[in-house]
Amino acid sequence: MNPVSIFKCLADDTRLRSLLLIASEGELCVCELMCALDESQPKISRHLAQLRAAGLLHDERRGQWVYYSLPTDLPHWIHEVLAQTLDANQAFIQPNQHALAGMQNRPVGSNCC
Amino acid sequence: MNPVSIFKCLADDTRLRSLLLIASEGELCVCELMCALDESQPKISRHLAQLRAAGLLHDERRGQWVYYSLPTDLPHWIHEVLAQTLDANQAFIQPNQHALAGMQNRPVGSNCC
DNA sequence: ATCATATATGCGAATTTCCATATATATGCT
DNA sequence: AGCATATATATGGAAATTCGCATATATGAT
Repeated sequence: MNPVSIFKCLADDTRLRSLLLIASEGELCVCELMCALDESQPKISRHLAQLRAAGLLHDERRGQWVYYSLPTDLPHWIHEVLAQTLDANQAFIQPNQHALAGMQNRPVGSNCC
Repeated sequence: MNPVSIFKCLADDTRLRSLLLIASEGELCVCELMCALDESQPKISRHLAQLRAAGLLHDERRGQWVYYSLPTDLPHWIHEVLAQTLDANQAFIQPNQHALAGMQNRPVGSNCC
């Protein structure tokens, strides 16, 4: 898990937005990310698979949905990098956060009672 | 200066090692980086040019040598990312730091009186 | 002026990355 | 079993990245 491979994961628009959204929301499923990023299902899924393979995401199936979240054992420095990036780039992900907030038929479990 | 383009800069072995070494040493010239990374001159120079174009490095010619350092106006979050990465990945750049320390005919100016 | 050293850049080839489309798998419902 | 929804993967091709080599530029010394 060398730093270059980590940064390669962050060096793509779809992957960085997905990671930052997940970091900010706690966990998200594929269909929520599709809506938040307005991207195709295979595209989202493949990038998430890449992040999971690199150890940057944890996946958990709950019924029909697969939820992605940051692994609890994510190295501290990576967590810090994500937090700093999120903090300093609000304008970058705000549109995606808004699209997510306005999503219809959002599966329950994440942020519902 | 969006975060994806910043991470693209960090997502290459030569560029990341150069940046971390410069962050740790203060400033370095091209020939010092050639020695520290054991890479060709055009390769080093091209990557440094890319980092400069992205605003991640400042260059200053002093005589025959061109010294590269972090810009004083580097955004805080980027500085933090570099610091965290450097801190948590000692084993990654240690070989390069050692090669640099053992360099013969090192130009004066950086770390000499 | 000539030469040596240090650095930058032009260019084509090789490699890597990314995407769109099609298809496969898994779960839940009737 | 059959169907709908959610997710994953295979494949071929387009686009971007990287590299090696040659060459150009800049400085300093003789």
